[in-house]
Amino acid sequence: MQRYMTQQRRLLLDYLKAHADQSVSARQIAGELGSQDVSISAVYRNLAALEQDGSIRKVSAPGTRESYYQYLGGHCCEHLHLSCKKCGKTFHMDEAQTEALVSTIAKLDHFALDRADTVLYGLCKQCVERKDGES
Amino acid sequence: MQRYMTQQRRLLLDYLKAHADQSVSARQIAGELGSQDVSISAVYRNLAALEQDGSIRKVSAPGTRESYYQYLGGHCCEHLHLSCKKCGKTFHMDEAQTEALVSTIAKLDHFALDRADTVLYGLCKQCVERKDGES
DNA sequence: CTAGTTGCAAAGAGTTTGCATGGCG
DNA sequence: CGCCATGCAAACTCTTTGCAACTAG
Repeated sequence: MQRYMTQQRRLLLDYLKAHADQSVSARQIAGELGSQDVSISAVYRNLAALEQDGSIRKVSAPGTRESYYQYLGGHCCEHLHLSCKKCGKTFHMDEAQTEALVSTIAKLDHFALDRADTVLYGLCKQCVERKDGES
Repeated sequence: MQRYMTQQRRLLLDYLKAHADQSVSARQIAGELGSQDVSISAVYRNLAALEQDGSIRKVSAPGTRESYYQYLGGHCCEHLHLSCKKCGKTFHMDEAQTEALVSTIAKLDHFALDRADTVLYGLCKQCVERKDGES
C-alpha cells in the first residue's frame, strides 16, 4: 500500500527520531503531539504502519500495561537492545557483541535467538551508579 | 498476607505445573478450568498472588495482546528464559551460562541485566529443524 | 469464628475500527 | 481527481475492582 507523507506522519516520525534513544508510549506521543492536531487514532495507525515498514519497533515492557515504541535508525535488527527499566532509555548493543552472544546461545542451547523480538531488561550504567530517584 | 489453599487455587496451580514447559494465557486457563468452577477473576487474582509469591512469572510476548504466565519450579530468578516463538515452550538457560552472559554484558555495556524480566525470544532446536507447521 | 476468596457484573485502560470528511500527490 | 489518511466516537479486549456470599483453617 502506498504511503502519503501527511503532516501527522511527519510529526510523529520527527518525534520518534528525536526520542530515538528511549521507548515512548502512544499516550506520551499523543500527549505531546495532540496540541498539534494529531489524534490518538492517527498515532496508533501510524505507529502500526511504521512498524510494518520496519522503521520502528514495538516492545512491551514487563509490568506495564501499554506498549512502547522506538525508532530504528534504518539499521533494524542487527543488534540486540538493552532497555533500562529505570530511565526508559534503550541502548543498542554492539553488533560484534550481539553476534557473539547469539552464536554462543546457539551453540549452548541450540536456540536461534531472534534479534528483532528480544530485549534485555535491566539497569544502565548511570542508573546503577545513582541508585536513587530520577526519571 | 496469609494464603488459603482453595479449590480454585489448587486447580490453577496444578494446571500451571502441568504446563510448566510453556507459557499460558489467562484466557486459556479460564477456558480449561472454567468448566470446573473457576471464574476469570479468580484466575487473575490467583495469578497475581502466585506471581507475588514468586511461584510463577508473567511475560508479555511481542506482538500479542494478552500476557502469558509460566510456572517456576521454585528456583525462580537464577537463570534467563528462552521462549520459543513457534511452539511457545519456555526453556531455562543453565545457571552457569546465565551467569556468564550476565557478567559479560555487565562488562561490555555496563548494563546490569535483570534475570527476572528478561526473556530471550527465538526458535528452539526442534522448531529450527522442522521449519514448517505444527504447534 | 475471621480473614482470605469467590463469582458476578461493572468499571478501566489501552487499542482498534466504522464512517464521513479532508488532504497528498 | 482518486486513494489514502484523519478525527471522532463507539466498539473491543484484556484486566482490575466493588460487593455480598462463602470457605479454609
